[in-house]
Amino acid sequence: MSDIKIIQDTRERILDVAERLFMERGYEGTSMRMITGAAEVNLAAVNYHFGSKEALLREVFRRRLAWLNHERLQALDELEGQANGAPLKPSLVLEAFFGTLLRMGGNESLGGMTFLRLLGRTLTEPAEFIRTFFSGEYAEVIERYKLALIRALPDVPRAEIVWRLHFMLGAMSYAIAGTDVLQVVTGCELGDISDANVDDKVAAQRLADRLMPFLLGGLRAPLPQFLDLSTQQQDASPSSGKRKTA
Amino acid sequence: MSDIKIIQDTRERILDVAERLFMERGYEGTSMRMITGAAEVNLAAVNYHFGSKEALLREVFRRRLAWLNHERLQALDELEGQANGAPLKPSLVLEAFFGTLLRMGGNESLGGMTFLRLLGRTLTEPAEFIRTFFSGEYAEVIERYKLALIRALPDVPRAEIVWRLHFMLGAMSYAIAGTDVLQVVTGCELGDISDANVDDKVAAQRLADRLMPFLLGGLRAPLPQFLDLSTQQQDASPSSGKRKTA
DNA sequence: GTCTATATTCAGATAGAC
DNA sequence: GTCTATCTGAATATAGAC
Repeated sequence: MSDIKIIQDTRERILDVAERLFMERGYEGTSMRMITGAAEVNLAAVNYHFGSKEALLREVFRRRLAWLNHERLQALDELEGQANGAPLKPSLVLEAFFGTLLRMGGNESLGGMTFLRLLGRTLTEPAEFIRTFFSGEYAEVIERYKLALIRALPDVPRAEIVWRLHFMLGAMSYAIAGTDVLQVVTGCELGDISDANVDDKVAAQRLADRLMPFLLGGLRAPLPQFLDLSTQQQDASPSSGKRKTA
Repeated sequence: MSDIKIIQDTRERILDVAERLFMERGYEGTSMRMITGAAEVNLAAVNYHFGSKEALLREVFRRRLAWLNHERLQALDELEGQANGAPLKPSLVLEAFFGTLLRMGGNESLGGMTFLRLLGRTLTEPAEFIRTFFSGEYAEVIERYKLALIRALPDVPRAEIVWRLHFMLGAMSYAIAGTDVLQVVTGCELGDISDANVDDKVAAQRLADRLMPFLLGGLRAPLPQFLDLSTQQQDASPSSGKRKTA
């Protein structure tokens, strides 16, 4: 066993353990001692390999987001290539964006559900350096998908699409993070996804099957009638709602 | 000025400042010294008035959730009274549940947008005592609304309704908390709600106008076709989707 | 690369005077 | 009720031997 092997083992072991602990206890709630203890490495190893706890968190995400960003951009490239300049169907855009992420949840070597939960939860961490980091990591992909959605829904105002993109990100993040949070809060069992005996692949697929229709329904809902605050008309079939253009 | 007045001032000032700081920096990211410093009270005052930092957080929420829970139950009682035993329209159930919360955001004396953001953000805090606390505070209200939705959507399987309730809670929480988080992450401006010059009342109303149609669209989306994983059919009119009953 | 030992800072909490 | 002063523990980070 060469020295190189051992180095990588230590680095990887720290990243794997940190990923899990940050998911379970949050960034501030996880100490270096917990990480090095669980990873069975020396306390000083984190600072040697990563420089600081902040840098460790960034690296935990970087190794996963590199794949995710690339995959998401490639998926969109392929769709746009096939469409030959025509606007894409909203469902295909959502499938490329959210489906790609959810497939990570079914792949252990990409972090599985642990990483998905970590991602969903960390997006709400208030620490400044975390927001700055995500801002940089996400910018390009979000911009590309935002433009694709604007083209896909030409009769929906830009601002409304941006809002709904936020709503969708929220629903997804909670759906993922909430797998072991919201159940406690709401007292509602979700079955499958919370069952430790069901592997990540099945859980991720079930989540995708349930989440995608919800997101698409929300994205394509009739626009708000700002002058008529009664919401009763929205009980009519969604497809019967007229899209306002302003 | 009586002693009683001073006591209450101190207590209230601590609660107000803690509410804001927990919102801005999270529970673990806020120290007692930050709170007492900003509230201009002595460090020992928190432990004197509340007993511990954990108890302080619980009290910050209790004073707001007491009103919210009561209002939500009353709104549902009224709807069910008017309906005379008939199932409620989904839009009315959502309006009672989410509209009540969003109206808090427009009322400074109920915490305004600060409390709404705190609530949305705190639901994802991983600390055990926080989950336990919310579980107890939310149980009754969630159960009532869950049953109302199950009656309101008789052709949607129970499990699906529970999932979609989670999705809606997530979309709402992020929409609120994300007011100053997701904008940074996505780099997308949301206008109104992020403009410090727009008061809470306007921001809360605009958020409600945009969020409610999205939630209703998601709640009423066609059910997933578990045996057919192609999602393209979902571009068809939502009302044309068949509801599976199992 | 890994380890021990430690520097430094900061956290929550409390004792006891006023 | 409020204050000062302090206890106790834990946090991140690093210096320096191996």
